Amino acid sequence: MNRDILLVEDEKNLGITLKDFLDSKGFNISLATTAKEAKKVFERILPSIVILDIGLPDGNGLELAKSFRYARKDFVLLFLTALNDPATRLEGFEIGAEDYISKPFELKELQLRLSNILSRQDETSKAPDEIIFGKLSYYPKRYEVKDAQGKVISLSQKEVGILNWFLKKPGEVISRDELIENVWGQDAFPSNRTIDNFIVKLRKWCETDDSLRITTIRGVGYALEISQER
Amino acid sequence: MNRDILLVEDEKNLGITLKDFLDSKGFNISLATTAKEAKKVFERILPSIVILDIGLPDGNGLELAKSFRYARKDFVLLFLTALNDPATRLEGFEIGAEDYISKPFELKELQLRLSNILSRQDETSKAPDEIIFGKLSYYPKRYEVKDAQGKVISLSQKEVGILNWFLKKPGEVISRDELIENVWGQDAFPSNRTIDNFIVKLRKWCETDDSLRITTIRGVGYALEISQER
DNA sequence: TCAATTTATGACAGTTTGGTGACAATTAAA
DNA sequence: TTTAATTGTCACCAAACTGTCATAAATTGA
Repeated sequence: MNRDILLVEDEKNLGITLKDFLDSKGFNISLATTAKEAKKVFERILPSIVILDIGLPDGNGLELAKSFRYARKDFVLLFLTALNDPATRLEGFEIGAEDYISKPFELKELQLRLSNILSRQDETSKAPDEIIFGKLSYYPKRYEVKDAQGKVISLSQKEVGILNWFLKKPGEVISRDELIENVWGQDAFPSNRTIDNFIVKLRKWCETDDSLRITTIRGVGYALEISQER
Repeated sequence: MNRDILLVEDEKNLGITLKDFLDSKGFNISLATTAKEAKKVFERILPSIVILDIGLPDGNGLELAKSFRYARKDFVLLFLTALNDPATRLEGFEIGAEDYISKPFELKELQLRLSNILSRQDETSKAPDEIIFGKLSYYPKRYEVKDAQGKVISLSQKEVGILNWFLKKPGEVISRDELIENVWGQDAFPSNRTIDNFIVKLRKWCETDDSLRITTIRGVGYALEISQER
């Protein structure tokens, strides 16, 4: 995860002031003054944080936020607004706004929030490099598994998500719904067949090691069993 | 805390569709089609969740919600609405609406949200990892029992349900009807033979340990006896 | 842009659970 | 002891669930 920040602020003076200040505090800020520009920059730098002024001239800030959110989930959205209108705030939260900052605000306050967010993200990215289960090694950060024969298999996003969830609760039965909620998120509803297919894939390389097994509990879910035998 | 849900929806078709679907997913749904009816049902079943269509014909949905909330605080309110009007939503949040679902919505989405809410309220999700009775170990989250010889036996859905119920009241006599109600739910009517069969299965591995016994009380039910002898 | 990969879904076949009736065994009551 | 009711056992079945596959759609990368 990078530490780049996208600042979208149409009022040039304020924008530049903010950028200068935050630059001086060691943040990597890119400034955009229009929605159009913002989109371009967003795609280029893939920021970890987007600070967005709601009252943009060309196109509503909320719309812009939605389009960002549609494109990616893994950034923090921070609204900068003079409005204290609760309804707007509400909409913002639905898109997944982390927080609001109402103008006028202290520069110091903004600085603190930003470094807070970044440190939290660092925290979460402190996943271990290697997880060993059975004879397999799993490298979450590299999206790879080394199977019992030492063959390296690269995993897709969903595969990693599912494997993570199984390893969080080894042995426990996990329902399809639980996977849907935690791997897909709340706005995707894959069919049972979809889940099954991923289970098939997991099984394929899990079961190169016979101390590992993914059991099916009919009508309930699946469990990753790690037996202790030698 | 019970797991009953009150659904208030004036559009009969939609109401029945929803009820049927959620019934089939194992929720206990009561459907009311008018505000008046809803109030009655509310008082009778004391639901844990109320799903409320805002656009009711007789009396505003929000008013109804307020009266519910006035009567009790310990239920989750879920608004079902075509309106995307932030102001209404806001009012809803003030009354303590947990969430909104905007029509049109996915049935699956509703299902997931409900099970989420219930599991948050539910103490049983804090089930222990291991329950020891006699020489046996029971792992509820794994759907497994280790018998007196140390052999691991995996259990089916119903087997787990029944075992849970027996362990909740060790030594007490449990009637077939009690099992049916609590393991099968209110709209399943298995025959006596069905229950017998499950008792047979329980006995099969319970009685690998002779301090455990499932006694039959003719005309009444069964009891799981755990004697303290060595 | 096109190709490759990943994700999603429907059809269909294979399995299992849970359910049932027949009949034997057991218990309680008369 | 006889009888009636209840329970145990068994064989078997159907519905429900899962596995597999072919294929489509979406996303990503070149």
